[in-house]
Amino acid sequence: MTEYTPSEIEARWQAAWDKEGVFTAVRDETKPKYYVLEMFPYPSGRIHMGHVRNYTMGDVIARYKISTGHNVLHPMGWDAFGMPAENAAMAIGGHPKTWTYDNIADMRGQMKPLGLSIDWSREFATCDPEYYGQQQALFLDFLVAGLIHRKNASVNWDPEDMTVLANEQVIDGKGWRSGAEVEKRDLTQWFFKISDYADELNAALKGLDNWPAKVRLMQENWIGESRGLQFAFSTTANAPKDHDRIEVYTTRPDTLNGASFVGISPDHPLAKALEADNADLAAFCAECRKGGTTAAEVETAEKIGFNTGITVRHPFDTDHHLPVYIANFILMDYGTGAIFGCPAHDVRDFEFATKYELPIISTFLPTEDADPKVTEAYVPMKTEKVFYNGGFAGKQWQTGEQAIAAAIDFCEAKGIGQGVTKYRLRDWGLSRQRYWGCPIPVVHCDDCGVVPEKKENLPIELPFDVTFDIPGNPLDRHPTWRNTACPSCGKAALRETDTMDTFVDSSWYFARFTSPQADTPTVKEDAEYWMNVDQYIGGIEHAILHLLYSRFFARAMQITGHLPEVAIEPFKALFTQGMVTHEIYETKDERGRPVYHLPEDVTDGKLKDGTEVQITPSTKMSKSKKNVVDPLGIIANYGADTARWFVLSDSPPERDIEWTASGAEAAYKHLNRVHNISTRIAEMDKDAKGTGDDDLLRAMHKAIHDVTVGVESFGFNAAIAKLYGFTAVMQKTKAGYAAQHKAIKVLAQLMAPMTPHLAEDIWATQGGTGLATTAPWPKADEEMLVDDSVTLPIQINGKRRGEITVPADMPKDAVEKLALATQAVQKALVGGTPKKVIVVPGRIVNVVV
RNA sequence: GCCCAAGUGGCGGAAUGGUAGACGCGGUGGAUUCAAAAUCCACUUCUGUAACAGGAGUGCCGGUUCGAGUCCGGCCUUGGGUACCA
Repeated sequence: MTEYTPSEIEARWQAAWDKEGVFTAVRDETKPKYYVLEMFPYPSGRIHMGHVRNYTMGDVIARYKISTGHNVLHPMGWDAFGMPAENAAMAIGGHPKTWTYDNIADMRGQMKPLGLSIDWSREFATCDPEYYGQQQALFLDFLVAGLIHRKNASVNWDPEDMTVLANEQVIDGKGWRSGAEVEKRDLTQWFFKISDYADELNAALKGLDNWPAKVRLMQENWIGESRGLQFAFSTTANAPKDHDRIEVYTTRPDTLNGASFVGISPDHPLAKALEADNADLAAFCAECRKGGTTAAEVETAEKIGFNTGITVRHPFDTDHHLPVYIANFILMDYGTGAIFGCPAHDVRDFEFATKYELPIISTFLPTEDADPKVTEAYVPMKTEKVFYNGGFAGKQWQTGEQAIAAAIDFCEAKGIGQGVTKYRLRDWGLSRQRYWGCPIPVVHCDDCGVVPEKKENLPIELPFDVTFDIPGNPLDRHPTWRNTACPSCGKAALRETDTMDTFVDSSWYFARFTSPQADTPTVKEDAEYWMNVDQYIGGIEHAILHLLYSRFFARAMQITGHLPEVAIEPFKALFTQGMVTHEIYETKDERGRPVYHLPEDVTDGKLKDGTEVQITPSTKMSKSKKNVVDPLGIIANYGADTARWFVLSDSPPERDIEWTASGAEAAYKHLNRVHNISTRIAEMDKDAKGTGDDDLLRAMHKAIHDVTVGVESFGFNAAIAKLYGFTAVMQKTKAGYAAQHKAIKVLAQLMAPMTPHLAEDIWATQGGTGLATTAPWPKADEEMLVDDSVTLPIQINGKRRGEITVPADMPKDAVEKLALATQAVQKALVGGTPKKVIVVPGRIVNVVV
């Protein structure tokens, strides 16, 4: 009996696939194409279990599609720009470029042994000038098409290091290196006009039938379409010049009678105008600018306000004046940056009104006789009918939705305001004040202003001679790189030193894979043939930003002629896998800042030198937290097939898994078992007859059916459970050679997407034609799937009390008769008659007594 | 804070509204062996029983249904996202 030696088998078959070029994708109009893509990795340096899980899933799909006759495109690349490379340069010296390309080489070396069906000839990294140069070309085309503009936006500013910080670099409101209190600061930045497409991006979600409903819902909420009223309060005499009106937007115009104050953002033009000659007010605005820019930070900060002393007239009653407050919870970039507060029906306004002793006026009540004095904000669902006591529009009893519509109609008729649809989605700021990214291809000229670079000058390459010893963007302090000639007038000018958000890089790489070496961003024929991505697979953490940005980019690329109309929604089907999580091990350095440790350096909660680590419960594996596990050990010890089988078998793909080391051994044992069965069959007498051929073949057809369903529905763990079952049948069977030989070949094929090397080995041992990889997928015989008889449970009042075995095609009334005659039912009936009998054919019998 | 998920044996998990716990891990017992490893077989939710029988049970509280892990309402806990982590 030959032994199962994965290292030998795997190397041999990988060489065979390479030699045949089975994974090299070539356009072939005679075959249906299938584009399967896993979200490409950030080259952190080592692959981790999350990668193995992600790529193995994609590989199962890709290999299954190859065997069902598709022309498969399955590429791989590197999301190679980003902060960790700069952080590494700062922490350990070296250059981001060397660090990144070394990491890519390491990770490619770690991925190749997995035997993935990847077309490596299409590989690229986003930090290749050949890639980001094309991205700069896209930028210029988008600029011409009016898809990009410049405006102010606030960033996290570290006043000690004099640098912009990423949200991740702000810890408890302080800069991660300096420890200084972070503040918000306005910068002029480049933006993609994604908000112009809010309506369309929202509407098109409905067509994404093969996306998870939760992702569509998250995107819908993120885009945040709302219908409301926009109108202006007129200010009374004491307002500064040019501020005789304050525009507000409200989604609850039905509560206008409950307005007790007007709130404006600290960044509102009126607030800025007042700051000039009111020191207290300016101090308050400065206070509001403390802290970071994240929504979570802004929303959870204590709600504070400042009475400007200005008042406005209520639109319905101009003698009724409302105070104007500056409030820290009002965002300038949503709506108009100003609101009216209705404390009776908004939790936040209630809190604010209580704090500043403002009136709380109910406009609707749960019942007609309810006390209008409220002790907490009354916020029923908009679909709930309530009693409007101070109603000015619509019926007294109506739902919030009806009242809002009536209020808008009323205000429009009176000329007070207009009903408008607004979106929460903001424009996408793409400027980053960092080195390791795609340079924004524009030039600042004293005479011509901001001038786009000429396309023939692309790529604008990053200079290599930079240092990271001082915080901030090295491009800013580079002695020569900035100096250039104005593309318009030719005079000396300065390059833009901001680089692009790395989300830009990942917003079109899927399109680039269709013609990765082209000297234009895409090539028409290739894009038309390969787009869209038929199956996209990646982490749920990308549900909103990456996927929304990519949807926007596909539209922008279509407008600028880089993608066909059909690619407007680039991902036909999406599967979001769960994350691989792990505990975090943390110690503190001498300044009290956190230092993270790899799991391999921690034993029993201690470092090698005996220092105790603080353990934080499992979260997403991340390079910065160092809670990553190395799959290479498993591959080295048991082979790639074991690693692949194991990551697929243990958990449903969409769920997070906490990595534990046990279980890999079991996977290995199982593959050994299958190998041994194959060897045993190969050594059988070819004319051997046996018993139970039909049972074996029925089990085989069931396995074909179940595994096919499992693979097509991402039920990989369920498919593997069925394969365990079928293997157990094969282990015990006494069937003849012909049936067993047929069954083992089918087993090899069914396992091939998951354990391709072992499958090829068995296929060859059993004398299969060609490669198992390209052999046509087996088909289940429908007739072999139906059993002659079924066992039905009998319930009495919903509780299982017995069972009967009946022919599968027995009519309902006959089944009922048999069920009623059983001892269990007779005992429960005690001579009486049942109230009701439910017979679900093939399923269950329930007797109600 | 807000948006989206998840919660089932000792553990990972299975279950088109229809027998809760498939399959795997771990555990217990057995076969094989001089012995062990490996392999194979059986049992393994809790409670209860000599064995049956019976009872309880899918985070918590309530509801819909002949029937709920699954659907609805309200909570709790954990995870993801929250626009400069990728």
